[in-house]
Amino acid sequence: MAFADYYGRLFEGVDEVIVGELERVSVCRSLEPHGYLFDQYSQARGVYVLEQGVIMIERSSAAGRRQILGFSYPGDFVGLTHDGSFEYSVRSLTQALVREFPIAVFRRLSDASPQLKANVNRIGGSVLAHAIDQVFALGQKRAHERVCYLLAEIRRRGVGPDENTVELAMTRQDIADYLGLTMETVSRAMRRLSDDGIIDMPGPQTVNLIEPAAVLRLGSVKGD
Amino acid sequence: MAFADYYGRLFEGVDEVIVGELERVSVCRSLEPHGYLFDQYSQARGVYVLEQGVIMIERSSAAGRRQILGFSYPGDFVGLTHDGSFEYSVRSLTQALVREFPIAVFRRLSDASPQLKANVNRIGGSVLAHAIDQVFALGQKRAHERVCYLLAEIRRRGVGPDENTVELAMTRQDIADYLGLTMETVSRAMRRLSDDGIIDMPGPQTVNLIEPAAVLRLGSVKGD
DNA sequence: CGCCGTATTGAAACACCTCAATGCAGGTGG
DNA sequence: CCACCTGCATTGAGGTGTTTCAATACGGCG
Repeated sequence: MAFADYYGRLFEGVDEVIVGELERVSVCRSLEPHGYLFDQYSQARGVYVLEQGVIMIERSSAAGRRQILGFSYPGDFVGLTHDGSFEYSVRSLTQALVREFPIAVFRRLSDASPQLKANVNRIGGSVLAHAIDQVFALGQKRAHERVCYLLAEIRRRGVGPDENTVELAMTRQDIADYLGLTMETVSRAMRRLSDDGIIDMPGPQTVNLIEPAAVLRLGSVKGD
Repeated sequence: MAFADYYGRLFEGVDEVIVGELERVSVCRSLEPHGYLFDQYSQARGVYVLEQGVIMIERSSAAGRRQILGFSYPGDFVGLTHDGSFEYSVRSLTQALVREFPIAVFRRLSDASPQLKANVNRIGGSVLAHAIDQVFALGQKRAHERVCYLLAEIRRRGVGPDENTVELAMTRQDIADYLGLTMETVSRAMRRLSDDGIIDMPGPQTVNLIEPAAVLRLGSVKGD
C-alpha cells in the first residue's frame, strides 16, 4: 500500500483502519520555493509529512537574525509541537508537496493508537537527538568541521545518486544560517576542504566526498 | 504529601497508587561534586529526579572537546533517553541528591498511566525547546549576549534569594563549555556587562541584574 | 603561611566577519 | 541570438571578536 509505504516512519506498525482514516482526512498542499508551510507565530493547524521537495525549519529573532534548525526530506514528519503553537517556521527550499493532517483528528487517533503515539514519540526523540548534535557542532566545531557535519548529515539521508555524492538543495546563505557562519566563510571552508582533497565540487550544488572517512571524522559530534 | 509535591512536574495529576509504587521502588543516591550520575556510553538503568544540588548534562567528543547541554536544578527530571542508551553524561556540580527510578518499573508504570506518560512527553518537549534555544544562542549570538542568555535562563529558574539575583553554581569553564566560548571570553563578557551597568558582581559566583530588561533583551532567543 | 584551583587581565595570534569586487548561470527583453 | 539583468557564489582585503598563551590576583584550606 503506497500510502503507508510512503509514511513508513510515522505509520509503521499502525492499524490499517487508523492509517486509512488519517489518509481520508488529509489534504495535500503544494509549496512554492521559499513559501511558508507555517510560521513561528501561528497556532498549529496540523501536522505534516513531506512528500516531495526539501524544506527547512528556521527560527528568526526580532533582531532579524535567522537560525536554521534543520532541513527535511521526503518522508519526514514535521510540525511537532508541544503547547500547540510553533516556535519555528517551516519554509520550502524547492517546489514541494506536503500532506497535512488536521491536528484535532491526529490527536484523537494517536490517543486511540498506542503504536502511532509511540512512533510520534520516537520521531520526537530523533528530533531532540538532532538538536543536541547541532548544539555540539555550533559550540565546539570550526567552520570547515561544521560544513563536514552538514555534509555527513545529508549523506546519511541518502539523497543523491550514490552514497558519496551530496546534492545541496540549499544556498550558501542557508548553510551559513544553519551552521552559525556567514556565507563567505562557508564558501571558503568548502574551498579549503576541496583544496585538501577531501571533497570535490563539480558545481556549487554538488559535492563528491573523496574521503568520506575524513568528512565523517571532521564532522563527528558524538563521543566516539 | 511531600513526595508528590517535590516531584510535581513529573507526577502532577498522576494516580496516587502509581506514585506510591514508584516511591517504593526508588532509591536515593548521593553525588559528590564532579561525580558522574551516568556517562554517555552507558545503558540507561533508571530515570532520575534531582532532589538537591545542581548538575550538568554534557557531551564529550573523542577529540576531548566538551559541550555542556544544560544545568539542572532540584525538581528536574533527568535521564530521558530514547533508545535506551544515553548520548550524554550527567555530572554533579555540587554535592547532590538524586532519586533513581529503575527504568523497567518506570516504563511499566508509564504504560499504565497515561497521565504519567503525558508528563514525561511534556518534559521531553521542554527539553527540546531548550535545545532549540541553545542552538539559536550558539549560532546567532555574541559572547556577551550568550552570557545574558544563560543569566536569563537561571533567573527564570528562580534559584537565588530574589528574582534579580543569580547564583552561579558552575565555574567559568562550565559556562564557557555551555556557551561555546572560552572561560576568558566569558570573564571578559561579564566584565563588559558589569562596566555597562547591566549587571553587578559582588563575587565571581553572584550576579545582580541591575537592568533585568537589558539582560532579557540581549539574551533573547525567541522571535519577539 | 603557603598551596592550589579558579578568576581576571593583558598581549598577540587567529578565525571569522564585513565590505566590496568579480564571476557565473539562468532568465528576460530587445 | 545577443545584451542585459538578477541572484548566487567566489574571492580579496581589511577589521573585529574570540582564542591562545601567559602572568597575576583572589580565596579557601591544609
